[in-house]
Amino acid sequence: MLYGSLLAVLVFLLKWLQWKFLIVDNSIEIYIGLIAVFFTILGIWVATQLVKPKIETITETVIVKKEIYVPGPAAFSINQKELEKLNLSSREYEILQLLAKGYSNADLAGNLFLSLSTIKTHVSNLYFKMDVKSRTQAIEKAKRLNIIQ
Amino acid sequence: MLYGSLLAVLVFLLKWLQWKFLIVDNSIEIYIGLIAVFFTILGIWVATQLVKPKIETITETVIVKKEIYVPGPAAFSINQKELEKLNLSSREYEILQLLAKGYSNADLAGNLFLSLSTIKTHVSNLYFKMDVKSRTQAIEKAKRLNIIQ
DNA sequence: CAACCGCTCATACTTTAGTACCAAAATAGG
DNA sequence: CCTATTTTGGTACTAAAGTATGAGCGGTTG
Repeated sequence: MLYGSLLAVLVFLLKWLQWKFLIVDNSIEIYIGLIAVFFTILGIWVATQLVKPKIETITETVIVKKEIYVPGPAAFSINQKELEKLNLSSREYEILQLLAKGYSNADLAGNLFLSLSTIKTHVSNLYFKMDVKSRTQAIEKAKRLNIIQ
Repeated sequence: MLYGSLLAVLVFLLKWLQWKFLIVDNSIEIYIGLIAVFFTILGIWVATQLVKPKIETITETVIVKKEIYVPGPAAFSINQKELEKLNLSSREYEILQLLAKGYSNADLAGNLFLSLSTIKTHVSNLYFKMDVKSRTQAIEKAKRLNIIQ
């Protein structure tokens, strides 16, 4: 139970770190470095928690509980706000995500089982809502605002 | 000394993992997951190593100081090896970076004081070297291989 | 129910991107 | 100095992207 909830918190923390550092610099190395540091500390903490009972039985001393502050889920609501600002429809957002993967309009049409006309309409409306003039600008802005991965 | 050399090994392992997974599938989540698991285990190991002496001397001493060294977030830059593999000229690399910022060919021409023809030539050669067929693919691949920010 | 919105698709058009092939300076390296 | 590479630029073409406008369909909401 405890470890389960801990894991949930970690997932949130991971996500938060992800947003945070993508905004700043996209430097994946820093991100990975922090992950490494964090999980090392976590490992140490887990180990000490596991070892403690042993010491308890030997010395029968007092157990000290440590409180760790973890940021709540409010931390990664920033990108969501930006996303809501744009007021994209679900189809438009779906297409935006695929644009960032390098899909052409034809690719999108084939992948989503839509006509090229439909794709163009969606893409065009997407550009209007995002206030950009090309797919590369849309991708750049979307990544900068951190509304896509 | 021991921990120092261990860290060196870890750096190499990190690098190796990076190459390995970027080549295979680019799945950064798997990569991060492995990093997380590895460093958690490392942390546990470190902690157990540090705790051991405590149990030995527990009959005599009460307070034991633990010193833990954690690897700092090494801010190593872009994936130099992947970049060298592509064998891009400096102009091509320069243009690649600007492509990722959403520049059109005309923007590039104006910005670099070159003719549209020249830009097209560079861009086309860039695509050939990167084995892609469009600017969005080039951007996606460049970011995936971590050769641009 | 009527108005609205999102999704779909179409046609016609303009603009931009991308390819192919060529060639001449400029630059670096042996 | 000569050679290879890079950088620059051109023409001509095809392909793709993007714009504008209209329209039908289905669900939601006032």
